[in-house]
Amino acid sequence: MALDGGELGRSAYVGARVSPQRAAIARAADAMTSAFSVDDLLEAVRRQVPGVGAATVYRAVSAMEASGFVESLGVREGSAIYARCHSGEHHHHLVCTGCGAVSDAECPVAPERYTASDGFRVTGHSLVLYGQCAKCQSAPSSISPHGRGGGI
Amino acid sequence: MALDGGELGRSAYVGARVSPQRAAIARAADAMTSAFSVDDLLEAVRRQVPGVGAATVYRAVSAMEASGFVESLGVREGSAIYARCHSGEHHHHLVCTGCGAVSDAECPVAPERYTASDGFRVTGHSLVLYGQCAKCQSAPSSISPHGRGGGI
DNA sequence: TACAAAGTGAGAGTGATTCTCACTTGATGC
DNA sequence: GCATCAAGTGAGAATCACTCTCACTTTGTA
Ligand SMILES: [Mn+2]
Ligand SMILES: [Mn+2]
Ligand SMILES: [Zn+2]
Ligand SMILES: [Zn+2]
Repeated sequence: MALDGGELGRSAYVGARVSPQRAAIARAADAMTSAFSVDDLLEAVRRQVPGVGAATVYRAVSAMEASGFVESLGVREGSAIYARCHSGEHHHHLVCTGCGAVSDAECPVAPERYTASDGFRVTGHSLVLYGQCAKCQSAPSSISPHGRGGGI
Repeated sequence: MALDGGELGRSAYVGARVSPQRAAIARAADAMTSAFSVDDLLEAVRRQVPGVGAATVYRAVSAMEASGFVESLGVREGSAIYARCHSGEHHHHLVCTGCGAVSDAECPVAPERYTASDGFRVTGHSLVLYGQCAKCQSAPSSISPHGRGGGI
């Protein structure tokens, strides 16, 4: 929320062109408060700019991922899911299994800790933390009442 | 390698029936030294028991995953990949990006470390470590010479 | 303003995974 | 051993997320 329309597009698609469609897609991704699939994003974008093609959103998501604007969180029910990533620093994500809410988390991985084991050299890793957000903990029922309700 | 044929099948399919096909599939999975796709496994199984159906292997892999006999490591080139998991304790995996070799790794995640942040309660997590195994580090070329060569 | 590279959208294509269905078979109790 | 039946099997169809192709637009730059 520190970036206006132009800046946002620029940071979402580093080194690539920013069409009106891509700008809208970046805005929609930026507005997502929880984990989303490409289809979720397509739906949100079309609410603002009808007629945007699905392929365009797939391509834009790849570009945004390459720019670090969004990050892949793996697969949920057959579809890849993503989260808008606000920090440039290396970090990970907490994902609420109730409502899909995402928040940042520090990285607990010390690569050098593993190097010893059997000569393996760790160069990267993938970590996602799952649990319940504050709201979903206080909601007693199985279906979370807040947000759009899309669990993980 | 501490289990004979029968024991192996039993531990691979806890609470489910063990057909000859499933036994062969568990043996093939047990023989995998690196990360494998369902198709890799199907190919290996058919070398021992021709005629095994693809659906059967998909079903067996799901059952083995439910029993903790194999673990999903995510997706590589559009296919889910798995590793045979020998330890019953909670742990993670080091995967060689050169040859696919997998080894066990301690868990560095302390859930309580995150609980504070914003009321989020961490109940689970998914971590995979990537890097180069000792053999692949010493191999200068881009194509690793050892193993079946299937990188990640 | 002119241009070349990059992006767009529709629709076809791909391929991993799942489903269906008629059979077969494993585990259990008698 | 034998009946029983839920569970597993295999072939093929179906699904469906994602990618590709292609004929246009457009963007960013000189
Ligand atoms: Mn983030
Ligand atoms: Mn393991
Ligand atoms: Zn929640
Ligand atoms: Zn290796």
